[in-house]
Amino acid sequence: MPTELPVLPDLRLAYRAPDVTAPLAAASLLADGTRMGILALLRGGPHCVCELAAGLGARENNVSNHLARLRDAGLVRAARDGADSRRVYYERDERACLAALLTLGEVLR
Amino acid sequence: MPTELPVLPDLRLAYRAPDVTAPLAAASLLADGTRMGILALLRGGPHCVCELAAGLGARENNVSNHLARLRDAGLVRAARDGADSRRVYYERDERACLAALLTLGEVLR
DNA sequence: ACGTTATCTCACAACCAGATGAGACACTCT
DNA sequence: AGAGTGTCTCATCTGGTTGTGAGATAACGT
Repeated sequence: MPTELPVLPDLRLAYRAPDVTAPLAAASLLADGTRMGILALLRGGPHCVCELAAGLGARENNVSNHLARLRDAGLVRAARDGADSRRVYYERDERACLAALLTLGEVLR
Repeated sequence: MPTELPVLPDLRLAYRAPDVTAPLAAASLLADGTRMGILALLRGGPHCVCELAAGLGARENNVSNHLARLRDAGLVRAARDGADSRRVYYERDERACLAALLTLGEVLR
């Protein structure tokens, strides 16, 4: 009688799909020109929404939307300006940005 | 007469949208579960398409498509097997993967 | 008080990237 | 030769994401 269950006879794979949810979330957040541009601009210090929008050539509500996603992910922080309380200045959370980079390093080595 | 061109009076931004094409391409490539899973699986050594597909629970033609994108980007290399010339074994290009990580580091520091 | 500015939120439309299925090709095995 | 395997390519469909517009809120300047 033949051997039973001859499924995938000599495939050198342990069926374990690696868990990449964390680095995938980081990459998905960065995989947008506006969001990456925001992070790049914020390397030069805090900026308000209208400054970022002007620098990127995008609309303010659009930038605000992307800032919300970055804020939810913890990569940026928001703080109202003392002088003009209408403006919201955003700054990078350097520790979170480094953590995202390290997470990506888990896959890219 | 009023001052001319009072555009964006005191916005501390030099209008320069930073060039993020390289890190954006890297992030876009990684922003997919199948592609990131492939890169993660290949950390354990070379694998053929069917092994990767089995490990990820994806169809082989789908995995082949994603491998083509990773190959075009230079992150993986393909080599036919000597024993069974139908199988194509893929392996990571560690130098290119490190370069991608460094490119992302330009934005995430 | 009024008009303006800065930001946010939400609903809708448009678009892009991924999944799918069919087909083609080359190779292996019997 | 014929059946089956492994991989690739391409066209089409679909789902999710982005951009957009309108509206709301709060604060500033006059």
